[in-house]
Amino acid sequence: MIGIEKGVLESCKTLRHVKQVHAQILRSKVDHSNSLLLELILCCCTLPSSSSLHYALSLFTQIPNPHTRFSNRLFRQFSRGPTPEGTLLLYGLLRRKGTLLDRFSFPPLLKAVSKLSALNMGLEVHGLVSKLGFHDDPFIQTALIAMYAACGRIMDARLVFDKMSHRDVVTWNIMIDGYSQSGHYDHVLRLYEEMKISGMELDSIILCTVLSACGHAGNLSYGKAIHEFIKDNGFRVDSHLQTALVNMYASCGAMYLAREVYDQLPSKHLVVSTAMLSGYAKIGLVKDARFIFDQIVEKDLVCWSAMISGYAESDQPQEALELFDEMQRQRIVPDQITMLSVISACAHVGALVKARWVHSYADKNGFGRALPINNALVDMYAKCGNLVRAREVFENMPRKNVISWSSMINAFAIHGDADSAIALFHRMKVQNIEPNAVTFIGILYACSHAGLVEKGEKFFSSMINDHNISPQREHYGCMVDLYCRAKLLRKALELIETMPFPPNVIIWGSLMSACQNHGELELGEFAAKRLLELEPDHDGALVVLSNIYAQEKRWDNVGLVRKLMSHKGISKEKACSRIELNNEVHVFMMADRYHKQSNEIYKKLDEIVSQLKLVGYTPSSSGVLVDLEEEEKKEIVLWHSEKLAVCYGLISERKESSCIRIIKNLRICEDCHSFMKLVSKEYRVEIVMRDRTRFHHFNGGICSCRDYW
DNA sequence: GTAGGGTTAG
Repeated sequence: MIGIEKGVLESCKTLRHVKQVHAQILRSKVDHSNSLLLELILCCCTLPSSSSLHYALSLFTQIPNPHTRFSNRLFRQFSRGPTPEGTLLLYGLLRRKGTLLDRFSFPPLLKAVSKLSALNMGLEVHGLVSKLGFHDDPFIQTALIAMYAACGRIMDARLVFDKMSHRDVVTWNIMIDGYSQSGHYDHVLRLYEEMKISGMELDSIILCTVLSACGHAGNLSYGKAIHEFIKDNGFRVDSHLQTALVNMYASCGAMYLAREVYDQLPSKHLVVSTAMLSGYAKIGLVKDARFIFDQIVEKDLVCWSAMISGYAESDQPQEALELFDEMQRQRIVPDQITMLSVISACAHVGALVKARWVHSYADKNGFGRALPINNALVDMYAKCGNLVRAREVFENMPRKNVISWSSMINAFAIHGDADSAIALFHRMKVQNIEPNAVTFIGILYACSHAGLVEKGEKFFSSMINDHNISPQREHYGCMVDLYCRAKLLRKALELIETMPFPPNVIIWGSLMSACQNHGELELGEFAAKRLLELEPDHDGALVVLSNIYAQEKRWDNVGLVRKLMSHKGISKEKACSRIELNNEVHVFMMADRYHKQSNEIYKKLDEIVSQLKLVGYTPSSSGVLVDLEEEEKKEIVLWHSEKLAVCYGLISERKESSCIRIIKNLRICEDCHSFMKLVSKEYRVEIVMRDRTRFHHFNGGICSCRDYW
């Protein structure tokens, strides 16, 4: 053998190696069969780069009359390897040359199509299968089912499945898994039952598939039944099946049952621990999730991602971002799923500096063109208060879908720019993008926050009549809010009473705050009481109720509510404002003295108040509804956390022309709103403030919300 | 000469 050992080929790990061996073959000038070249090509298909792929194909074309058997081997090698597109390129090559394919060619070809979700190619191949009369071959039929399932065409998969005369347990599993992947969990169970009736023997793989579907569907009782079945029939439970059981219980939120199985495992391997971790995170027990996470010795990307999204989804975005930093330090490379969690965490935090960093990180690491990433970035910039950047990302997107348009419309909406939101909606329609239910939530929100009652009503009916979208509770919520903000409280109540959903906490809350703002005490009391029926410990409702009683001087009732609150340990959510300066986040609570520059901050506050009083500012305590003396109320209002934050912003060094960005957890009060407007004018500074529901841009004495919020 | 199926992040 010309001095080239077989082992040399197997040790070819790079294209360079392959080329060296190829040169050796050519140099040896030994009259040999193509067998060595064939081995070299096969070896080339296992390398991950596209240049190796093309090298393999170019070597292949040098073979004068390749045997179909060899092409089939190449098909298989490519379809199993890291560059399945090689299969399809080879297919094209052979078709152009008119080389015949046999029935052994199709399973690997279809596998490559599945891996690439290349539906059009799959359809073409299916056509060829029929033309060549291979449609009865069970190997090919099974591959076709897998192909259609992978391409999201579950009905077509089922058509092939139904036509089969012989199915084995693998065929059933592929079909059932296809239903599971496409979210048709009812079909999973139906087909599984059918399979049992047909007398097909079950194995542990099929049980894994069905358990996984139970987990996704949250079908605990069916999952339990399968667990019983496994025990009763003495099934051997391997590590996959253990994980599937733990995961099923964990996904259904039954952590005590998941724990039971988990605790019995002799070794807690990575995958099963990740399943436990996600289960805890999902029900909000993030600390338990973190405990498991910390015990995992060799962490992979999936478990890092699970923990990061666990934090992000449990309203602990700061922790999500910190963990992402830690992941960076450990040199774990994120994928798109991780990035989406991170971007969403950033949006929650609202930290613009971090947002910019995450964006450039995503760009640098090759996520910049992905549609879901760009959609998330639009949302992130909007929620971080930078509408300009949100728009920039949106306009530069190579492709946009309905989510992109909806995100941008919502971005304008939360920034109070209803005109732009509506204009964008029309642009979207011109481009033939059909709006969906989420799009309308953005549009209705925009109308509600801008006081556009008639327009809102028009959009609402157009949604139903022109777009055939039946309004969900959220849409009714927006409409109730629209009327509430416009002081049409009776109309709001009427809608609440006639809508086809029972009102929820959010809807009663909307009416309640509006009543408080507009001094409608009687209706406000009614709304607060309805809200408390649904959520007896709702801090906001109790506070409003006690304030309403205080305004009406019904002190006995005030006392009752207060007593109830202290008895149950309920207190009003403490107001807090964050300001981001020079890469640091500073947090202020009301009347906070913790900041190291506290003295200077309060000095600045005094200075600003005297300055603003000269231009007509009088602290207004109307928003402070506790039974204090008038003077005390005025003091309190001056110590609101956002005022402290803005003072800190003013005494700190900021880059020329950069604005002050503040994020507040509650709604901004009337007095702070006038204060911010005046500061923006007198101190020539732009202030962007995110409160509980929206943004206020203060500039030159005016707020973008036009004092309507 | 055949092959195809399983668990974890969203």
